[in-house]
Amino acid sequence: MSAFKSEFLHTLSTRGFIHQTSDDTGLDALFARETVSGYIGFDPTASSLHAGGLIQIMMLYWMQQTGHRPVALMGGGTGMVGDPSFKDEARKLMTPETIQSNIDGIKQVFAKYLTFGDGPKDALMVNNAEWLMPLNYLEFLRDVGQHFSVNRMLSFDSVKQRLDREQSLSFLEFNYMILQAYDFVELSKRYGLRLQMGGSDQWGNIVNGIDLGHRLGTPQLYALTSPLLTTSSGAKMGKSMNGAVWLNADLLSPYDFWQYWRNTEDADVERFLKLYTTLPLDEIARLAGLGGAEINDAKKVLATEVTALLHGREAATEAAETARKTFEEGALATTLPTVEIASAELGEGVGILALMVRAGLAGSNGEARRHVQGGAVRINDAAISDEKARIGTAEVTQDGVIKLSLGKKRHILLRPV
RNA sequence: GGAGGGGUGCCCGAGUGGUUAAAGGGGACGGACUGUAAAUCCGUUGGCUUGGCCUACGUUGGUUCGAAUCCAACCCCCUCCA
Repeated sequence: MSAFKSEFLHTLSTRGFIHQTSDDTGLDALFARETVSGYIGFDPTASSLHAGGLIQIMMLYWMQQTGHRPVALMGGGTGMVGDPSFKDEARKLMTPETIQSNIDGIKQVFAKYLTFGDGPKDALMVNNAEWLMPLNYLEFLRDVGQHFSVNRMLSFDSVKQRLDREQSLSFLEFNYMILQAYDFVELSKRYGLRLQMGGSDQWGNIVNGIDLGHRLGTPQLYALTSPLLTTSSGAKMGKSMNGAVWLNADLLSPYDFWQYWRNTEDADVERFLKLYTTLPLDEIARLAGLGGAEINDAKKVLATEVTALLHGREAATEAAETARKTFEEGALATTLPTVEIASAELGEGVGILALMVRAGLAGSNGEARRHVQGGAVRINDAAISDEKARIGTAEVTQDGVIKLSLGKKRHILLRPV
């Protein structure tokens, strides 16, 4: 592998980030020669990015670490349209308010990985709403639209399945790739960007930007895509017990985030260490070499390192310690995710079903009931079999909390206030 | 504009008058086994004051003792023709 001479591409390549590039040699030469600015676009489809987006952030991270300038593009403009690439059907249109609040939610996470500023190697955050919103339709059609062949656009894999499945692709969505192409050119003009990165599903969109650049006279632009992430058993990355693996701490606690990585499949450990941590490769090789049950140590390192990057070293070690107490000692870790409950309410006793729902361990009383019937629910490690059980102050332990568990892995502390 | 096909639960997909809260599969969750893994096996998978109601098969009405299933109108999608 890695015939790359530039540090950036060499690093990405050896760590498994590269699915394909538009021109290995040209891009390598560019990175070896000068400080390169490259970007990745993030559409504000939710108020937080999730684990699937982490790989993109890591690419920006390595860009900065190897002496180049990463740019995070917020899709405030493209979010108005919605990317149809590899989607079965159109998403609901988001209101400008939603888009803005999603951007506000997403933004914060980048500062954990990148150093922003005005220097030549400082990261930059820009919003394509800046140039997309003021566009004049007719001017845009004449300046940009004339360079796009519908025949060619229809031939991209990203929309093919949609067409093959006989699902409608609206004109609105069809314009997404044109806007993204235009972004690339605009960023090239404004900030001298030469490279756009993204998941492999973005290939078609990126290449369109390169082509548009040719026609509009930008310097040669490049594409670099990362592999689409699935676990070894084929599941999509970023989904787990509690739903999506959000990066924002208010949506997923550092402890739960840590747990997600701790439960990585054996076969994914090495790949994930390379992609999601910054540990040196020889150290990763050592960890990946651990056999049998020892691979659990590698998973702990993985979890702690990934969590440390996102939530800070302190939160990561605390999560690791919480897990150690809970799983290895079987002790009560008072640092487990906590839900507060009014003392007065607890005094009267609260039904176990309602409690499950309150703690977020069940979506409805019915679901909670099934869990109780299935023997999955425990209070302070004692199984609850009566769905009518009432939990009150008697259950509060010496630590001043009640430990509510669903299954072996999901624990919530109820803290009277 | 014309002709035909189609819209089912988180997803795919069966069902063409009652025994259908709706087969089957996937996913998800729980249990067993393990190593907080995978694979495998078992169970669960609309809501509620849980055994009786409520809400559900694009929308709204209608026929019927009874409709996802029949009828009408409307909305949306697909294909071919113009």
